[in-house]
Amino acid sequence: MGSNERREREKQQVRQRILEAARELFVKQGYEAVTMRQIAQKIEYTPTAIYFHFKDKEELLKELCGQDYRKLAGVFQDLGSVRDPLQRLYQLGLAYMDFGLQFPNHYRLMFMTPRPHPLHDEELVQKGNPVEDAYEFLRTTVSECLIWGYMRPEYKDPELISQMLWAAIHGLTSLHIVLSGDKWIQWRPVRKIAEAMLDTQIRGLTTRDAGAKIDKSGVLEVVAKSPLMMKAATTKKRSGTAAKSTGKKRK
Amino acid sequence: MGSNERREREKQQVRQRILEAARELFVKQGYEAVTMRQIAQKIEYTPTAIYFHFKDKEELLKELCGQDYRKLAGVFQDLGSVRDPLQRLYQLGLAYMDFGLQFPNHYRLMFMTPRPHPLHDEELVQKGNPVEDAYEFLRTTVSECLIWGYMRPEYKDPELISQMLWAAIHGLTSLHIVLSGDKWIQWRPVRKIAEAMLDTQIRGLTTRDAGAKIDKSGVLEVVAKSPLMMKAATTKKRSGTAAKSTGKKRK
DNA sequence: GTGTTAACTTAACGCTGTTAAGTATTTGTT
DNA sequence: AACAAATACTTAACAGCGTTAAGTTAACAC
Repeated sequence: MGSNERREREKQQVRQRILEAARELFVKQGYEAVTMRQIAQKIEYTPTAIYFHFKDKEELLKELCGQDYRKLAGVFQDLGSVRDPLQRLYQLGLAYMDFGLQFPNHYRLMFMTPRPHPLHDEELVQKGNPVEDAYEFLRTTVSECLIWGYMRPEYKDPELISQMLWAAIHGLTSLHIVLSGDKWIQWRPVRKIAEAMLDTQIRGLTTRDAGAKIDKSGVLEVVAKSPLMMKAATTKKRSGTAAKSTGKKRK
Repeated sequence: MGSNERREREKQQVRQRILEAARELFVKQGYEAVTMRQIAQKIEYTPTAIYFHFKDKEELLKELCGQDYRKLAGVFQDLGSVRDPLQRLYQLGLAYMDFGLQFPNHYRLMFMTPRPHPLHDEELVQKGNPVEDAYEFLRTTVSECLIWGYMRPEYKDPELISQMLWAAIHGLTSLHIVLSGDKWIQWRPVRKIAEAMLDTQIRGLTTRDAGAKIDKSGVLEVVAKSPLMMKAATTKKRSGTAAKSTGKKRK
């Protein structure tokens, strides 16, 4: 009776080996190109053995996606420690793109595949959907930027700003997943494009007093000049010049 | 001997019927889900008959994409009449998105379907590729913006700027094609997001002297303040102040 | 009329995801 | 210890896929 545990343990071990093999192959060749027989061969089992652990090929991908969803949520969670919302916004964009390029197949399934069956079936709906969580994290950050007074007065709707920023970085990510091999376009380093994009968007969004610039180490340095910005600027570099502000107000 | 023409004509007719059937099915079910046997059945031929007209399944997709690329290039061509490059850039973005949202399935085939093998092999290389054409139109416009002195000095690479702008508007377009029905996100009107995005990007890209703003009628109004901007501002509104330009040169 | 070519069809190959049925091995019950 | 049941697989096979080799039929050239 007692060795049920060992049986279960061994089963989970095989299950894990299947997932690892599948992940490695999916990442290398893409979901469609990978065959069940390939996966089976890699773990030295028969193809049918996989079906004892997973319903079908798609469930393999779903399980792996679930892992990555949680991973993305984790990455976002870590960015919670970045105090300054504008800096956080920037890091958020880079982290999102990194995630997409690291797991292009999972990213494809998440955001590039028109779903016949809506994005969330039933189970995932209830217990805090990760996609929604990630979006909410973005929206919260944008809202904070508004509260901190970073944004130009014509930008008021955090939802619209969030969607705009998400769309932009998603575009770069997805375009590179699909067309990065296209030799007709002399692609610039995707990281450079992302940095330019975030830089441009943030400059376009923020007031002139709160210009944002990236220094060489890749850290966003928020240059705050208006009185409202004072506490904002003192997150990382506690600069002595902060108190010197003239307190000028626009309009 | 004379009826060779008719033979050729009939062949092209069948070829066209294959393409139409393939397009309809690709659009409805997506490239991977469509089988050669389905296409054949639709035109009441044997699956093998298709292979007399096309090398393989992928060539079907390539041909259809080519058609759409040319269509997009046509839309872009019409924008050649807009003199001011900054204004043209803005209109370009909106036209691109409109095209994508009007023909979402075509757009999917063009920019959202991961290609098994790189986009263009050899034949399409020679006769001015349409994707390249559309992209080149964008790049040319960006280059003109640089020449006209619109851009901030830190932006110098038209390739990078073009890729950034393309990615951003593509992201909005593709995200809406895939997720506009998602109830988890309270989508703002996509046109509003596009306008905000272009507005933001252009403001972030340009010098303070050449701020760009959109008036209520949706027409981009270039606000030129620096001497260099004088002629730029006179595209639609022929203002009498144009001749006053001092003709100062930058750098 | 004969031979050639064009435009197909029939049949088949090797591959795919998946399943039904069989086989040991381990487990729980008597 | 004996026996049934469940577990964790394997073997064999199915239907369907993209694609090809070989055969067929009709239209053409001479």
